[in-house]
Amino acid sequence: MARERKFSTEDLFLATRQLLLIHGYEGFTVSLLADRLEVSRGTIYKYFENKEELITEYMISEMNEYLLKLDHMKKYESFEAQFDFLLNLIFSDTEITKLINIGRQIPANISERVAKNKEKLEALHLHMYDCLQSFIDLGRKEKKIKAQIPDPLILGFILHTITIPNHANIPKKQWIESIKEIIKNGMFTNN
Amino acid sequence: MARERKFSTEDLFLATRQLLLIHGYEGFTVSLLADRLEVSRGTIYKYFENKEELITEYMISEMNEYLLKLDHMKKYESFEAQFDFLLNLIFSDTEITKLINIGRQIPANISERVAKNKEKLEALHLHMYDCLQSFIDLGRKEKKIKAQIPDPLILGFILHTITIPNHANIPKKQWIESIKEIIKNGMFTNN
DNA sequence: ATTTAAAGTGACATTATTGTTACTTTAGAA
DNA sequence: TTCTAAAGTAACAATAATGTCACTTTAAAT
Repeated sequence: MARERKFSTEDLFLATRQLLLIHGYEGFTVSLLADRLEVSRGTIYKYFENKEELITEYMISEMNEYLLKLDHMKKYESFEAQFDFLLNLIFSDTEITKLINIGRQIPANISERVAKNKEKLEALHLHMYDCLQSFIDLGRKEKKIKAQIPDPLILGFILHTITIPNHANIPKKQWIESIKEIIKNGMFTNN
Repeated sequence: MARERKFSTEDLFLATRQLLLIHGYEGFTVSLLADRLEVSRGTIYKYFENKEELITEYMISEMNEYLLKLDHMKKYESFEAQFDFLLNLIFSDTEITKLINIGRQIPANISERVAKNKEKLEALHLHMYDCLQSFIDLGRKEKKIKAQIPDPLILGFILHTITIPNHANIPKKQWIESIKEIIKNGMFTNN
């Protein structure tokens, strides 16, 4: 007994993602979104009271999807295998870090629903760090990681390699291999 | 024969910087700026026709100041000395990269003056890369940098270490020393 | 003291964004 | 076929940001 929707949740979330990457959180407007989906603004407001609800809900879906992939890491037994898996995962979606940061900018005091969504996001974020902490713990146990380097830097360093812009368009494979090499053994020669 | 100004250019640029870091380019408004400087919006418009002119002019001043410091790098003769200098410079102002990226987002088609400012910024940016390229060339000449790692990655890697968030508040000295160690020799042990 | 001109203000018109609502459309159930 | 309810629209009021301008303030020069 219902009319057919003009866009799927997938369409909605894809458009949201694209606009967030182009304009950031503060530049994101419901008009831009409605235009992109070729519906009226009113339609968007049927589903979300404000853009913050939409964005946080989109972010939760994005994080869930990402964590599902990240969870596969524990299937690898050695630290080196997990390291390879992690870097390949990171480079399979280079925009996710930017999106996660945008998600964290959203103020919680907009509405009940936004506050709840932000809590959920925080929990997912913690879960992500749990996964990554086990990875580091394994590296420490196998004595593969230099003892003097603090945990947060290990993680931050690895995760932030995706934000290095490849303006010169170095082929992806060479780019990733070089990054792995630097993380593992540095960029200096050994003499 | 003139009335005293309520704010100096320094005040203006500092407020601009702070607001850009908090709200980003799209979230920056003339009202916010006027409030922070405790003047009316009209006053700001006496000096700049729009926020883009202000932001680009602020960015030019910021870049000039930064390049002045960067130019001291060439006084150091060895690659390793230049490397140390560069990392200390980078970590003396961790927000500059974020600001430079914000500056690059501003559309040039707002007005003549904005377009000209953006050109100037582009030139300054190129000059920065020239300085950094000489640094890399020296490293290659001294055979200190692994041959297989492409130039843009060397630069990107070093510059992006400042964006790694130090949430755990590791003491600055230890943080920087660890970063230098990873860049030079990696985070893996040598066995 | 008067004049001058830069500095600053506050009010106005304009435009953009938000959020709401009465109304229309449409696919399927009765 | 007609009724229903979800889906969508378009118009409205409210708020916020923009850019302009006639006017006021003020410090220094005459």
